[in-house]
Amino acid sequence: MDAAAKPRTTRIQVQKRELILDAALDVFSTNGFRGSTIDQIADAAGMSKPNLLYYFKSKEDIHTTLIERLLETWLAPLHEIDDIGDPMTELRAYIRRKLEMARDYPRESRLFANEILQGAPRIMPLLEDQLKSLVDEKAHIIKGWMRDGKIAQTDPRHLIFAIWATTQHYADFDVQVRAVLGPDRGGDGRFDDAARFLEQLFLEGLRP
Amino acid sequence: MDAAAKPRTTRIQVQKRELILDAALDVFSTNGFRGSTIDQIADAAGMSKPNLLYYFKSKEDIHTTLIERLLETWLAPLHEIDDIGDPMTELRAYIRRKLEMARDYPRESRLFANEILQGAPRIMPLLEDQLKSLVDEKAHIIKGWMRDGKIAQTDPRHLIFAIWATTQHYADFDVQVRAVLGPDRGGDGRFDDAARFLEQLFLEGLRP
DNA sequence: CTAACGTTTGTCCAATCGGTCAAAAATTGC
DNA sequence: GCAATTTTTGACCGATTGGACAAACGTTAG
Repeated sequence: MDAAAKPRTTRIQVQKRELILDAALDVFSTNGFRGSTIDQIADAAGMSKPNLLYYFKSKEDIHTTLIERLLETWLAPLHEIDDIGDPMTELRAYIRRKLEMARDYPRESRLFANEILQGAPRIMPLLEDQLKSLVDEKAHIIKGWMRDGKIAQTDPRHLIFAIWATTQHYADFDVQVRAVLGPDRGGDGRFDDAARFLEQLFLEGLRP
Repeated sequence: MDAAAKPRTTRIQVQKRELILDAALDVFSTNGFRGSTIDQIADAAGMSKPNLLYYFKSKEDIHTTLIERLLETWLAPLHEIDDIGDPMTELRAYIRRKLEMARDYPRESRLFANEILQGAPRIMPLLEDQLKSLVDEKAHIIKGWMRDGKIAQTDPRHLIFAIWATTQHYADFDVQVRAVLGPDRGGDGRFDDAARFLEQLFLEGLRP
């Protein structure tokens, strides 16, 4: 009577899939897609390769799942921007949230960077639809702030790019940042220094 | 009498090596090191794989040569900063030069980004010695400007990071930038818009 | 012409890759 | 307990990879 396949989902299946995705995030974010092997991921997840392929049908399947899940949380801070609050406060909060994400989820940032760097072969449609319309919407809000004289007149889209670039830099180029700062300021304090600097740069730079 | 191997360098050797390096820059910058194959590079250079290996002894040899050569030209704009000119003019010129490099040498930028993203396994020593001391030197100059009240007081190293991040973003994340801007402003004009925005952001943001 | 040298390629190899398969082991429902 | 089902793995396969090698080709100097 039920022609459709039953949606079997054991508790153990959910756990193992989660375990694999976490291991894969480690491997993919440091080696890129083509630079990563199923064996590496299986090793990191503490299981054999055929066992891993029992939960995901291919290497690309893991990667796709990871990227799709990532995009939601990655754009959450941008979603939170709205035009009811004070513009400067909103922008400061956005910059802070983005920097916190670079600090707390560097693997996700690098996975995303790897994908974009190589021409976004697997998420190009998402960028053109989902991301573009989201940026369009928020750019419209920011443009409104500029018209009201709340912040300086500039290109809102390039402002968003600049916030992305400066915050994600601390995740994607982490080794370079630490190498340049040296052992003294390359420790845990670098994110506090970055937060202070970025707030000053953007808030002073956007003062109407 | 001459115990050392003779420094054979035919004119054709120089040409072919240059041809290979250019092809390799194409391939490496879009696929990363592990994602690129010698066959791809040989194809792009219009020769057979054994022929390519006659000029470079391994895949890593090509990559190393490319990276070392890149680092010189890549840091040239930073080298040019000195403390004899007007601080604001110097900074504006530096930002403009870096943005021009992102526009004219996106392959080099992506090659560098790929290397750093994956933990800089092949150039870590260069970052800790060459790059660090260069940044230290320029940070000292900038600090001097701040003490003289020529520009606002901030962390000079994070200022340099911000300039790197925002300018290189237009090379490394090019597909995302174009996807978000759409066909209208995603064309050739995007670098002019970026230049206008970045000048305003940094110059206003750093006004003493 | 020919010997010497630089250049090019077809062929081959061992290692690694993504993925399959059948059979063993563990778990679950009764 | 036992049978059905889910989970795990060793062994294997074809394709691709980086690289070696010797033979062929081209060029030049005498």
